[in-house]
Amino acid sequence: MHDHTPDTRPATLHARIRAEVEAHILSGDWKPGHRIPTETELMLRYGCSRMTVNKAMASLASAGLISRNRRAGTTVARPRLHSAVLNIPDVRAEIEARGETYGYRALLDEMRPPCCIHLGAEGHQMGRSRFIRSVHLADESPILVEDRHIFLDAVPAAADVDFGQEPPGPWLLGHVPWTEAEHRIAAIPADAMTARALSVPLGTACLLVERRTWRGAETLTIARQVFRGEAFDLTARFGPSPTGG
Amino acid sequence: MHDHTPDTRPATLHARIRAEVEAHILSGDWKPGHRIPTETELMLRYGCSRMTVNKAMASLASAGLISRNRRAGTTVARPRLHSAVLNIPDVRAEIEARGETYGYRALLDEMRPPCCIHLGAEGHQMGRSRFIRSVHLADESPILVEDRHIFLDAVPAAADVDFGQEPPGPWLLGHVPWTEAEHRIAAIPADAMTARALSVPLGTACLLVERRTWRGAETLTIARQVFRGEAFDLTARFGPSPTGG
DNA sequence: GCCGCAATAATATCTATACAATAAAATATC
DNA sequence: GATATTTTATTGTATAGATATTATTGCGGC
Repeated sequence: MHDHTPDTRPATLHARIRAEVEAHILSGDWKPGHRIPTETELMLRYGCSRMTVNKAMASLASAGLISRNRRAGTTVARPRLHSAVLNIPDVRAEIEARGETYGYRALLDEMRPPCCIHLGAEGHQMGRSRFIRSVHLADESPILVEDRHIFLDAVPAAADVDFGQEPPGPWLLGHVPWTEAEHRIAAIPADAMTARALSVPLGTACLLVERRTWRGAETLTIARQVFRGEAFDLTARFGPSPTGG
Repeated sequence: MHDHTPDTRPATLHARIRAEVEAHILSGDWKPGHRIPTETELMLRYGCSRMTVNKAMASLASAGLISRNRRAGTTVARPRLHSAVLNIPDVRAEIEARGETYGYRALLDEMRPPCCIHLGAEGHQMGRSRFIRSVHLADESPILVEDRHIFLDAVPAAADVDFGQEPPGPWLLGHVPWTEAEHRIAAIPADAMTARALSVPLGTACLLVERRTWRGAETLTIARQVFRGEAFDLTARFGPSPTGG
């Protein structure tokens, strides 16, 4: 009789070794600080070469599950820093996934001379920028108002794009390589402009996402997105090994 | 004459190969879809073995920067999914980092029979739990009110801990291994209980973080944290290769 | 006891090679 | 021309070594 149990075990040897060590750790069997068998021991146990064991362990180390030191050996890592992979999805995809029709409307689109941008409590001196204020709609009702600065010194191509039809976010993601970004997430009451743009009463709780993107030391763009509070939330789902090795 | 330029290049060969390919991608020199030299070509160019090149490329692939296919070769990956590593720091550390004194006060601590927990819009049938409502304070002023359920079937040790002094979050992180978690982040107006606990007017914009943690299929704990809107925000800072390979 | 030095145990990297898996391209067949 | 088959280019996995690096351990001398 055939064995129809779905074979969930990894197909390759190094993946299997990795999975088995990982299982010991996640089950609590091997607690933080626990000394893991040396590469030589595992090599003998699995009857494979040391390189294969090394590949498995290197992957666990890069996932932060174990900590490796020459001579001192390998131990289960101390509780890892509490971090999540936050998916900030394409607003359009998110809306369409809910079966609603996506809409986009640009409210303002202007060139701004070098000026001081306010971000949080601080002001920053920045170069010439294109400023676009837009609303994203789900079934004709506003979900999100976005203020975006694109710095033309860093992204000259953005000067010629028609952001009347296409939102700047996806265009930037698709055309401009970046090296670093920072998000700030907070809850704010709707101010007059926001309340009008989102058709909500003044003071309504809204979710603010401020995003700043760099290439090297150069700021590419700053986006300030205000979501209608009850209409949107961000979710982050994550396991102990974000990359999977 | 000695060369005192700080050698920032990676010390090992595979790290150097990785860094150089990565630089081509991040600089925009090699755009998405660009065909990257084959392992054999790189092996000749760097005068090393194919395994060394392979290690570099495998690391870039696992970071999502390139996409590899047998026979078809390696190409620069399409704009990666827009995800960030969100650090949801220790509330205590965060408060103390701002130079304020941290305080914790438990408001409620009771055993709950198996019941239906409401999370978002849905209800979930869950086992016996310990329920703790607490407030975290910065300089005596409330910052965060937390409702936490700990499911004793999954975490029996939690029955005997004194959560009157020690907040449940850090205890759980330090004692209970988990495999998966999910966050939901939203902005909500303060309801009556929250307004009282946080000493803010009814309807004040607050940041809600709902966190659910599993080990395997078993729910370990559910936390519902409401932050005083203007007092706290989450930040996420990230680059293109979260793990660094 | 304290310092320096050698021995040692562990990981880290690298090489050269072999074979497997896969998907594209080329070729043969109808 | 359409379909099946073979070839081939490319990555994926694994092996068995070699050498480098590094933190610990133990020892000798003072």
